[in-house]
Amino acid sequence: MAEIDRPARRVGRPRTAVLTRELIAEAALRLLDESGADGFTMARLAQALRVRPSALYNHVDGKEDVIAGVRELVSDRIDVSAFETQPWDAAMRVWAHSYRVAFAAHPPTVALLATLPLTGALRTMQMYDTVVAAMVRAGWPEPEVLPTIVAVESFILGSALDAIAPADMFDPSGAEDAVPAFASAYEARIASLGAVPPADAAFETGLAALLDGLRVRHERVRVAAS
Amino acid sequence: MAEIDRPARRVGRPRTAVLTRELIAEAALRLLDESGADGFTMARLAQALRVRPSALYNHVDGKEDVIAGVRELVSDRIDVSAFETQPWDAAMRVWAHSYRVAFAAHPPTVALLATLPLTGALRTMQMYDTVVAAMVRAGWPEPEVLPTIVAVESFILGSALDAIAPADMFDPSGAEDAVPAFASAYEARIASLGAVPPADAAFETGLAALLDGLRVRHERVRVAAS
DNA sequence: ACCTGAACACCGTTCAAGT
DNA sequence: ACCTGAACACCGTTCAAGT
Repeated sequence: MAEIDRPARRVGRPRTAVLTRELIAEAALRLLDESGADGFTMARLAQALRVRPSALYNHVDGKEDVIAGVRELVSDRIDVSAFETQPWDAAMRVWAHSYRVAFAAHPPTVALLATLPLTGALRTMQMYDTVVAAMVRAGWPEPEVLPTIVAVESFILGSALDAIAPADMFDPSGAEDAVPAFASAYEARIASLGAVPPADAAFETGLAALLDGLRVRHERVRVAAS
Repeated sequence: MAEIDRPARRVGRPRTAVLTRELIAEAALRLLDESGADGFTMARLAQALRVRPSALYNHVDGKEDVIAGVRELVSDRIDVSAFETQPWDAAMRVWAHSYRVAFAAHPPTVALLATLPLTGALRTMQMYDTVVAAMVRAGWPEPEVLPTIVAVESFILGSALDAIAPADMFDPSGAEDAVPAFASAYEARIASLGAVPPADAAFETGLAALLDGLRVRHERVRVAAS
C-alpha cells in the first residue's frame, strides 16, 4: 500500500477537478478518526486524497480551514428539532445528548474543535436561533437566554473533553494511604457503575443537576406568556 | 534584542547547571502568556532561557512534559481549602471560582491543558481527596461523589474554553432577518450585562444552576451522618 | 551530568511551471 | 482553474563531542 496511495497524475491541470472542499473535509474527518489529532497533517491528508499537499490550497485556506470544514460535518449531526415539539427542558435534554453523541462519534476531533474558536457560520447561528426562540416562548426572560444556552454548551464541551481522557488516569492503586477518601470513592464508583463508562455517569449527573437548577430558575423568573 | 537573547556559552558542561525543570516550566508559562499557544515552541522556549533547544532535553522528556510542568504551576493556584471550613455547596462555589480564575489568568494555557490528558499526579489526587472527604462528611452517597465532582470540573473547563473565544464571534449584525430570535436575545444580553463579559455571565448562570440542582439531589439522597 | 552543534525526518505554506 | 514539483522557514527530537 505504498505507491498505490500516491498520485498517478502528470503535471498540469487535470481534465476534471480532483478535489472539492467537501471531499477534503470528509477525508479529513476519516483521517482524524483513524490516526488521531497528532497524525492529522496536511501531507497525510493529501496522501489520502492521492494528491500533492499544495493541491489542497486551491480549495481551502489552510489547515485551520480544513478543521472548520470538519466542524461543519460534525455539527450537522446535532439535532435541535426537539425545541419545535417539546417543552424547553425536555428539548434541552435531547439537544445535549445529541450534541455529545456527535462529538463522541469522533473522539479525536474533540480536542481540535474545542481549541479552535467556533466559526460564526450562519448555520451555527440558525441552531441558536431555534433554541432561543423556544426558550423565549417558554417564558425565559430574554437577557437570560444566551447565558443559559452557553452554560449548557460549556458543560457539554467540558464533558466531551473528559470523555476522551484515559479511563484509568486517576487510579489511586498504591496510593491508598495518601488519598484514602479518594481511593474509597473510586472503588465505590466502580462498584456501582458496572459497565457504564465513568464519563457517561458524570455527564448524566451533571446534566440532570443543571436542568434541575434551570427549572428552579425558570419557575422563579418566568415571564407570563402573552 | 537579537543576539542578546542567544547563549553566550562555549561547548561542554557548564560549571553550574543553567536549567531546572522548574525554571523551564516558569519560562514556558511566561512564553505562553506572551506569544500564545501557537508561538510556543521548544526553540523559542530555549531562546528565552538562553540555551540551545537540545539542552532542554536534559531536564524534560519533551514538549508534552513541559506542558505538564505548566499545568502543575497553574493547578497549584486552585484553592481547595474552603472544603475544610465551609459547607460542601459553599465550598464548591469557592473552589469553582478559584479554579476558573487560575485558568483565566493564563488564557493561552487553557487550550493546551484542556487538550492534553491530566497527569495522574499525586498532587491532583490530593486535591480530589480533600473534596471527596468533605462531600462524604456532608452525607453524599459515596458512589455519587466522583461523578458529581467530575461534572462540576467539566463545566468549569468548558467555561474556561468559552472564555477564551473571541467575544464578537456570533455577532448577528447583518443577519437579523435570518435569525431574528437570536439577534434579539443578543441585543438583550448586551443591554443587561453592561461591562460584564458574557462568558462571566454564562459561568455564573451555569454554576448557580448546577449547584441548585446538586442541592436538590443532596436533599434527596443524603445519608444520615453517623 | 549538562551544555553546544550538527543532523534527521517532517511540518505548513508559497509559487512557478504546466495543461 | 487546478494540478505537480521545488523550495522555504521552521518544527521536535536525537546524539556525538566537549568539559
